[in-house]
Amino acid sequence: MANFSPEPTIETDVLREAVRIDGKPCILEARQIKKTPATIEVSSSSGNTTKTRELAEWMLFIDLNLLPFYHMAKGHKILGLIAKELYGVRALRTASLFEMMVIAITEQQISLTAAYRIRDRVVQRFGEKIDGLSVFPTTESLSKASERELRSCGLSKRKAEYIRGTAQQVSDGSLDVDKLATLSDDDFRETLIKIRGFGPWSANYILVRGLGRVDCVPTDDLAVRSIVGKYLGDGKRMSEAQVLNAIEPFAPFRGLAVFYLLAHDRLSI
DNA sequence: TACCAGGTAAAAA
DNA sequence: TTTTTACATGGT
Repeated sequence: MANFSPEPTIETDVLREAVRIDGKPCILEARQIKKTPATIEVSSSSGNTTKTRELAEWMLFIDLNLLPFYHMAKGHKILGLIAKELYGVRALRTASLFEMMVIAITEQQISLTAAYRIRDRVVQRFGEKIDGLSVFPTTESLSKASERELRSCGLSKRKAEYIRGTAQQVSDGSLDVDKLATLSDDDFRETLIKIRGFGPWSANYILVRGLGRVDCVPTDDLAVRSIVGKYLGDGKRMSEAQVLNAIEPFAPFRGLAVFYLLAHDRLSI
């Protein structure tokens, strides 16, 4: 299965990424050797094999049981075929919630290709390098970044403020991301939206991509509205209400279902 | 060249 | 309260 560079969060059975374990940058390598239930082989340059495995299993979403999703998909003409074709594919998650929050901010409004370039510059500039790769920057390094430095990576003035503000809140303890990650979908949305820089789109995007909440969908997302229209509608981009209606049969796996549509679309070009 | 792209906060009405 | 606007980069 392909890994789509520079976006590492699409379906893959191999992962190689610079991560931080016990505060120390290291290279994490993982390979999936069985699809359902998922089994992986893991190694890292960190000495901590337990934490290495925990992190790899989190990022590769190993605890997700795909079988109930496939059982549901079988009853649907289009999704059933796609699920069969992409059997075993699972969405990857970022190493941390903070990382996903920063990614969400960078991806607001602009095209993904533009967002990837900007993110890459931020990671190159503020993340520690190891073996040719860069670890995602720490909250401390981004909290200390000047607005000018962040803007020089291509971020707007607003986005620079959002990222720095978020990093500062996490860094000084006023925002507890570990606690945030344990909240229910609804409580997470309610809490996150109070933080400057995060709206409804970001809340749902982070839930499904960063935390693996498989029923969450940013229904106001342009790409989601287009892909659902393409596969489940008349080919044209849907309204948010039309998307909600069209994906209703996929509950409680609506987010995973939309992920499969997006993944199928990319793979079939 | 102009416009759109996986939004959001703040200004204006 | 609701509507409109500014914003950054990259592709077409």
